[in-house]
Amino acid sequence: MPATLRDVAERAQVSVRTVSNVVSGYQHVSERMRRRVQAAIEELDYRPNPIARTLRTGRTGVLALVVPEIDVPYFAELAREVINAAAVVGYRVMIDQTGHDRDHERELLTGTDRTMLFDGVLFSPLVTTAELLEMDARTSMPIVLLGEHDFDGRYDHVAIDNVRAARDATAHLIGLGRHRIAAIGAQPLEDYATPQQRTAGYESALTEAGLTVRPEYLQPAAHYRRADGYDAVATLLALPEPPDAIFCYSDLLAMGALRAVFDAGLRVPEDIAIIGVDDIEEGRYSRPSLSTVSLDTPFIAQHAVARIAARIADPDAGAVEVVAPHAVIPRESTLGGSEHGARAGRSSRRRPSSEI
Amino acid sequence: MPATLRDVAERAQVSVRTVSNVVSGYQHVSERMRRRVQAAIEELDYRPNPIARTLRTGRTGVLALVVPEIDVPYFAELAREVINAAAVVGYRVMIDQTGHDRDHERELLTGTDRTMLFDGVLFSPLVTTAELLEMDARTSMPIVLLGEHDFDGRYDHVAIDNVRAARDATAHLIGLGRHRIAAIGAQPLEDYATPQQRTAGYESALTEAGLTVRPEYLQPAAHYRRADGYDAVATLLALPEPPDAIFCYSDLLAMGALRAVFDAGLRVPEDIAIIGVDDIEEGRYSRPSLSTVSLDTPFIAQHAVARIAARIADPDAGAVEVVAPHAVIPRESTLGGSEHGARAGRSSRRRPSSEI
DNA sequence: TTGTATGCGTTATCAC
DNA sequence: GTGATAACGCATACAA
Repeated sequence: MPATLRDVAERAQVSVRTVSNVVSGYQHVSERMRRRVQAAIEELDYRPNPIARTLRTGRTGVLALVVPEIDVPYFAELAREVINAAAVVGYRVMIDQTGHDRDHERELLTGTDRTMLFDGVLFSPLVTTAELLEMDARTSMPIVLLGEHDFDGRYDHVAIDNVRAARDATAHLIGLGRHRIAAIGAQPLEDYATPQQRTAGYESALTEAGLTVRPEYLQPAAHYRRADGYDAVATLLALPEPPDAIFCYSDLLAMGALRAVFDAGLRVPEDIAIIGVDDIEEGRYSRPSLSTVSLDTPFIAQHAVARIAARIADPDAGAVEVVAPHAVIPRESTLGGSEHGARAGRSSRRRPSSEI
Repeated sequence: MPATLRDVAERAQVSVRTVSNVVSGYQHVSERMRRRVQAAIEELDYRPNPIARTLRTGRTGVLALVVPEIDVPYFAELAREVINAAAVVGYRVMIDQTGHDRDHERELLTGTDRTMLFDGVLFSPLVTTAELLEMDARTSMPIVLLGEHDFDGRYDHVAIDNVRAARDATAHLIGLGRHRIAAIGAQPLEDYATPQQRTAGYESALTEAGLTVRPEYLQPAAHYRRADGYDAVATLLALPEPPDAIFCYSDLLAMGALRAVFDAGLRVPEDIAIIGVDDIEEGRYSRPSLSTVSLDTPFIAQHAVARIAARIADPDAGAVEVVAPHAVIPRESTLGGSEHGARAGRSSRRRPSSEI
C-alpha cells in the first residue's frame, strides 16, 4: 500500500496542505518545515499519485502522437524526435497507431475514445481535409496536424510544402536528362491530401519542362511500404515504353522500387533513376544509396511540440501554420558513381534548407 | 464543460449509481431505465472521464513498452506487434524511449518516475542482470522482461535463446565453408546480457567446429545501429588477415556492414558472407538480401502481453519464462545467387520455428 | 506561513 | 433494481 499525502502529514505532524506545498515546490515554506516533511517523505517512500493530481488539475502531462504505422521508418524517426522534443518541455508521449483505420483516426479526434488521457494530440493524418473540417473544432481537444497542408486555418499544423517538394524531386530527375519520368504513390480513389499534392507537384514539374504527363506513368500505391513500391515497379516495367526515372512518394516505396528494378535485371541509375521523399537513414546505406527529398524531422518535431504546448496554454488562440523546410539530397540512385566504394551519401544528418 | 455522470443522472431523473451501471454495462438494469439513461447520455454527449475512473479503480488500462530507441527497426516492429496484441486485450501502449540511459531505465523500474500512469511495463532492457536483481521486486510495478535470458526467475520474461541463436547463425557460416569468421556487436566494457550471450554462442560454434577463437575477430559496437556496423567492418578489413564471414548481432549492424564491404570494393557473399539477427523487413529488400536469424516478433509480443496481463491480475504469482522460437533464414548475403533478379528472399513473413 | 474543508468524476458499499 | 453516500489522492479557496 503506497503512502499518501495524508500519511506523510501525520508522520511529520503537519497538515496535508504543507506537505503538498513541499512536494510541489511552493515558495513560502519555512526551512524547518521543509526538512521535517522531506524526512517523512523519504521514510515513507512517498510518491505523489499522478492520477489524483490529474483529476484535480485536469492535466495529464501526456501528448499523443498519432501515426498510421509506427514501424514505417519515417514515423519511427519522427516519433523519436517528438519524444525528445516533448521531454524538454516536460511532456511524455503516447504513440498511437491507427493502422490506416479511418474510424480509429476519427475517434481520436472527436474524443469519442474512452481512454482519452492526454492533453493534446500530434496528428499525422490520413483522414481527409473534408472530414477534419466536418468535426466540430470546439469540442475536440488540442490538435496539431503534421505534414499536411492547405487547411483553411482552423487547425495548427506543421506542414511540408508537398507540392514544391514533389516538383523539386521531379525537376532533379529532369535535370539529369530523363524524359520518361514515372511517379509511385498516387491514390486516385481516396482524397488524401499528401499524395494529391505530390502528384500536383510532379505534374507541374513535367509541364514546366515541356514534358507530357502520361497517365500510365502515375502508379498508385495502397500504402507507402516497400512491397507497394516493389509491385508498382513491376507494373511500370511491363509498359510498352518503360520509364527511365521514378519519383517515389516515400523513401520506403523507393526501397521496394530499387529492389524491383534490380530483380528485373536493370541498373539504377543507369537504366532507371530513382528518388524518394523522407530521407530515412536506411536510404543512406542502401545500394545504391537513395536520392531523396529530406524533410527536417527535428524541425517538425520541435515546432509541433511548441505548437501543441501553446495551444494547450491558450485554446482560443488563432491557428498557426509552420512550414518545414525541405531539400533535395542527390545520392547514387540518381547520380550514380561509387560502383565500388566511395562511401557516397553517408554523410551524417544535415540540416536541410529549402533551397534545392 | 464536458458532461458528468451527475449531469446525466439529473437529466434522466435517476441516481448516479444507475447511470454508472448503464455506462459500465452492468447486468441488472431494467430495459426502460437503460433506454432513458442512454437517451440522456446521447443528448448531453456524455463521455466517462478515464482519469476519475482510474483514480477509483486503480487501473489505467495503459501498458508501457520501454525500448532503447524507437527508430531502430527491430524495436519499431516489436512495438507495432505489442500495440496490436495489447489492443486485443483492451490495453493501450505507451512507448518509452530510454535512449540507452541507464538512469532512465532504473527510474522506470523502481517507480521513482513521477508520471507513472500505467498498469505494467514491458521492458526491453539494457540494464544489467545484477542491477535488476538489486531492486526490490516487491515495491516495483508489474514487469515483463523482453529478449533477455538467464535471470534467476524473479521476473517474468519472454526470452530468446540468445546463445543458441548465435550458435546457429555462426554454424550457418561455418557450413558454408568459411573459416575466418568475425563477430560484430560485443560490448566487453559493459555487462549487458544479450551481447555476452551472443558472443558465447558464437564462440561455442567455432569451438565445436574445431576453429580457433580469434580475439581480433570479436568487434565491439557501441550501439546496434548501421553506423556502428559500418565502422566495425572498416576495422576488420584493416586486419592482416581479414575475415571471410561476419556474424552481426543485429540486422541493423549488418546493413551497415553490407555497405561497408561494398564501399571497400569487396563482394557479399563471395568475399565476405554476412548474417544478422532480427529479421527486419529492410533485410528482405537490401542488396544483397540479408541472411538472418528470425525472432518471432508476433510471438514475443503476444506472450509478453499475456504475461503482463496475468501478472497484473495476480501480482503474487510465480514468475514465468517463455522462450520465443528462432530460425536461421538464409538469403543472398550468405548464399549468393540472384545477381540479377531472382526476387530471392522476398517471401512474406513466415512463422519461424526453432529448427535451423 | 500553515491548517481545514471542499471537490475533481468515478466506482462501490451499503441500504431499501 | 435502484438510490444515497463514502471513498480514491490530491490541490486549493478560505481561514487563521
